[in-house]
Amino acid sequence: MKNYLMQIKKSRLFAGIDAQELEAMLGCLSATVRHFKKGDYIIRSGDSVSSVGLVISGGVHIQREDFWGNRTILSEVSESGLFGESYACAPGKPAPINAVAAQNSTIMFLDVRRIITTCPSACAFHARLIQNLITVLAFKNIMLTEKIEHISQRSTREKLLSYLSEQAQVVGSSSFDIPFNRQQLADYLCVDRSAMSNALGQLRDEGVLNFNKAHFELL
Amino acid sequence: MKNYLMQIKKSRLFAGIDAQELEAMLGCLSATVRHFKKGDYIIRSGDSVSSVGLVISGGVHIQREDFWGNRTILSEVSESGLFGESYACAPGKPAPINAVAAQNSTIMFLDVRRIITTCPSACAFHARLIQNLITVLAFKNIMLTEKIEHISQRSTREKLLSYLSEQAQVVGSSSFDIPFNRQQLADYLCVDRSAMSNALGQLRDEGVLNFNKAHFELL
DNA sequence: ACAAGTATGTTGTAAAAACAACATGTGCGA
DNA sequence: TCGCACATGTTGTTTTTACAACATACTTGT
Repeated sequence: MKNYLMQIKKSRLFAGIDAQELEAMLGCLSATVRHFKKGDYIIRSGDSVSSVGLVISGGVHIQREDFWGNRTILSEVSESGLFGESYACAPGKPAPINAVAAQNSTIMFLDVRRIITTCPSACAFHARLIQNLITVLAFKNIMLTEKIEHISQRSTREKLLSYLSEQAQVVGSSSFDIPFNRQQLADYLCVDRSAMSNALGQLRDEGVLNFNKAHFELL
Repeated sequence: MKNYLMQIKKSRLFAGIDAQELEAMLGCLSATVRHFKKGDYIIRSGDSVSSVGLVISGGVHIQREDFWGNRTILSEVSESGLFGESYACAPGKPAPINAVAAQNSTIMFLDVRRIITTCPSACAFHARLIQNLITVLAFKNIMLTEKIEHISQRSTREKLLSYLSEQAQVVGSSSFDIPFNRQQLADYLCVDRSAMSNALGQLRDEGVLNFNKAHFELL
């Protein structure tokens, strides 16, 4: 376990917990580590998940298979990333997704019941751990809600305005940079890149906004 | 506070906690109750929220105001419902939304720090409370993720198939009922009702599925 | 059984998006 | 500086959607 402390420490789940404490906690949480070969299934659709996965090395693809067997990659989890936390924290809800090792990977599993149930004995940092878990879930929640707000809009134009308006509000200025290039923005908003480019040009022509590369200004 | 126990007990946050314990806990959590007139702001965009709101009576609209001042209602919270939990659990993230009393309302506020920080003294049920909070966040997370999967699809047809395929999988059968009427389904999938009706008819003609009212069968 | 209201399906039209193919621009390394 | 790779913008065509208006169930209350 010692070898993995570096990666574990970087995880948001263990934020604010110092290295010494960390090692003790991992024992207390009865963390287990397993290795997976590229292509191995870590979680199978239908599994009842009770553990959070933490990627120590390698990477994981979260994928879904629909009724007709078509697979889609929903997200990619890289080093120090978490996966399965929602299902592990939602008792009685079998995971509807597969987690597959995208490369040879080392994964640490933490039983959520161990995290939630405070050991009344030691673990000064246990409260912090619970707090971190809650924070992780809450932030994810916020991100998802925001995305839904944007892609709920009917037209590309409205999706853009929804996204850009929100970005302006978070930085508190009508002038800001976005963390996406055009293709990434189009993917995020679930629209066609060229159609989006069109909509952007149109908005500029109408004097609603200005932009240059990743820099935008609302007018 | 006693008068409100009925509504409070129904909240998912207090699931599995018996009535006697409940009253003691509310004191320990220093729950506060406030009344709002219809139209009053409960949370204002930009506020740093540290409390979860629990609707004891009345109802709350969660609304957003964009850069140009256009308001949209994002969700409605009714009796025994929670709101603000994501922002209360995400430290340092000011709420980007307004919570407005939709009617004259009575709201109980619970400081999340009090919930998260286990009182080492009493409160046998405190662990359960924390667990409930985590469960609430996790389930919401799952719901949001599922919705994003569906509305990420480019065409109405694909959105329908994504949704229906998932429903079939959760019940484990190709034959199932959905909890929406057509208009509600269209709203959920963020598409036009009549266009959706068309797509459904087309899918039936192609022999992909059958339906009758809210009953569907995938083929 | 009837009427009124609601839900669902259908059709035609105008607007918008997806798609493809290409033009221009920008940055980077040889 | 040149050329290459990649990002962005542009254009035209096809497909899809939104919208509106209407037809046909189906429900509910009287």
